[in-house]
Amino acid sequence: MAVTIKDVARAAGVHVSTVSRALSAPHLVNSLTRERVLKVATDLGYRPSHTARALTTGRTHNVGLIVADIANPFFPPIIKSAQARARVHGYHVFVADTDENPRAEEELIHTFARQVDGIVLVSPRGTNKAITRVGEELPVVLVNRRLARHSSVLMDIEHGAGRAVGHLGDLGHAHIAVVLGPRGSWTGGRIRAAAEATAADRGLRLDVVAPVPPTAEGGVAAVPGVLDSGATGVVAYNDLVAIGLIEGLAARGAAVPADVSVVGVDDSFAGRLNRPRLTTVAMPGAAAGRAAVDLLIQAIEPPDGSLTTAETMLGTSLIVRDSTAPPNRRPRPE
Amino acid sequence: MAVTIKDVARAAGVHVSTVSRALSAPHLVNSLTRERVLKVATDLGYRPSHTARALTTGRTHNVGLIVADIANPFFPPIIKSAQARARVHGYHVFVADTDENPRAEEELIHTFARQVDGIVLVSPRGTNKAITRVGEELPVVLVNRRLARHSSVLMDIEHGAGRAVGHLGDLGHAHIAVVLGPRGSWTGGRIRAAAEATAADRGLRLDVVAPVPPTAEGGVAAVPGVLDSGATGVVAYNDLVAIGLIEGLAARGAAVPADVSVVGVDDSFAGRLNRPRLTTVAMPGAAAGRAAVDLLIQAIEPPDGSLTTAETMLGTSLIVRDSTAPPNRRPRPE
DNA sequence: CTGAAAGCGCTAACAG
DNA sequence: CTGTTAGCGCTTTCAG
Repeated sequence: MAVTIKDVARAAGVHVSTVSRALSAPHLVNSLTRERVLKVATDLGYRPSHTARALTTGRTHNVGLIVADIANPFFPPIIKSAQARARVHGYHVFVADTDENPRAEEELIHTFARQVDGIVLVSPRGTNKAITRVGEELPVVLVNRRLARHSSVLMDIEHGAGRAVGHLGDLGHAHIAVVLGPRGSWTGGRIRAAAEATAADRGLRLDVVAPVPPTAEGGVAAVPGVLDSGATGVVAYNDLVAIGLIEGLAARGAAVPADVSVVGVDDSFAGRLNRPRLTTVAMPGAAAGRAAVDLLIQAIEPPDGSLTTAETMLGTSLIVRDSTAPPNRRPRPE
Repeated sequence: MAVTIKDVARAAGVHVSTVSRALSAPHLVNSLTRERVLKVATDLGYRPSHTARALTTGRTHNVGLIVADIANPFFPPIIKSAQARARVHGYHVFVADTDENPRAEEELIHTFARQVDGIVLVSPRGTNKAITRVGEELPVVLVNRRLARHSSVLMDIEHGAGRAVGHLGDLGHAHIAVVLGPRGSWTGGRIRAAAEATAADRGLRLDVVAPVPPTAEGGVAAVPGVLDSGATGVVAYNDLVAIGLIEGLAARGAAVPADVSVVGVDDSFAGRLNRPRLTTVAMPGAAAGRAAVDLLIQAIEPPDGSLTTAETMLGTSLIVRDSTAPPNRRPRPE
């Protein structure tokens, strides 16, 4: 086995508790003994057992990060920043993927529950009840979902989606469609609400095509609905859906942006690479990962015993690129 | 606190050790008592403490996964599959990102060391010595690097890179450049070796441009070197570098594939989305994640006490798309 | 087959 | 300021 606190104690000629203090409460120990202990510890290559410490203190210094799909480009920036941020707080991150499956989400939460100090749920698909239930056992921070008595990090998608519809309106589109992702997605609901509000405000016609999977395939699947609606401008659930949509539209003879304008959501690099380069609503993924971890750790280690739940709202913006243009005067193909 | 084994024991009218057995060694317990205990346990909502179990058994049932850059599209498929695979084995995965920094890698390995049963290192940048050192403390599986006394999962990049150079040669390119990523990258070395071998074999001239960061910016940075070399066909370290290269070449008036042909490596969806769509060497990321976890768990739980190190070699293939074409007869711009 | 007891490595009162 | 003494929740001998 590895070298333990006991070995250090023996080698330094002190009791284990002194070693423990020297390590985790330095001010409670004579500076000379402390230095001696510390030196012995490093000489021996002592590394504290995270596990033993967790057992006594009840703090694992681990957090769970649950996302829908690691391979969806929306998530990696969040994972990356969350993990980096956790590290500076002295925490490690378990990452798990639910494959867009609400049941997997619940199960995962439960396996995590006993071995983390808190959980970050990104774009959760689970029911409020399920989330509330874990919320009673340990701190949970939600990203892109609001729920009573829980901290959350929100991206101001309403603003972004409103801007997207406004942009389409400015271009001259009078009939707009929104393609929504999975049923029950909080973000989807926000996009829809904002789109409807802006459309009503400007006297634009708005149709909803939903639900489709939040993937490029989902975008392809939405093509008939979009074409049938007769809309000339589309706001898609995310960049992947937008990309699939553009591809599917092309296959049906409708060019983007000549015949139909498409706006994505995320500003993942997928959208930047796509041709036409995607007009999209930029979502602050990296900032969200950081903010979520900060909120979670604040909930785990309340600075002054206060158990407040906080909300961080992050801004979004519209990035206009090449997938949007004024509507075509000519009748649409087919 | 949560319900413990003690609570279950009391409620079931047996000793804690019996509960423990009923849970983790069912065959050692009378089937009637076992069922009673199990029922009480579920009724009480008992969940074993991962931490306590880890302390006694010395197994955390956690593994670490260290990658260079979570946001680099090469990694997410690996993370996703590794994490899923670990779960079916009853393990959880810590994911950490070194930001392409060898020192961060070493530090991370050390913080992980005491709280995981093993580590998967993907495309490690660290020194052999550093890796060997941890390898003495706990099982380490390497992805895309070979090191004595360690299991590893290799992608047959030699084959892929050879095919890439061969493809360029078939197209009629007589002068080829390879753009390599970070110094010390194992994969980079393999690409170079394979490219040199194939070039020699076919009597092609080969130049090396290196090192550059393994990012799109790195690709842009490689443009002068490529242009100076006079090569008409380029094999890039990865898709991101290829994409940056194409962009940078365009900015200097060299069109791809009209003036220069470019081959990427990875087959990330970045390459599929890029225009021109990237000709690339497909790297089996998902399969590698799975294989690495399998090898690691095999090392953690040797089936028969044998401490063998194994090697899994995964195939690669060349995917020809639109970024390669026969060389231009006209002199190159500038 | 089941109970008793020891102990994993560490922290946290409590004395002194 | 430092040593003693209990555990944290669980597994694992060792008896019976």
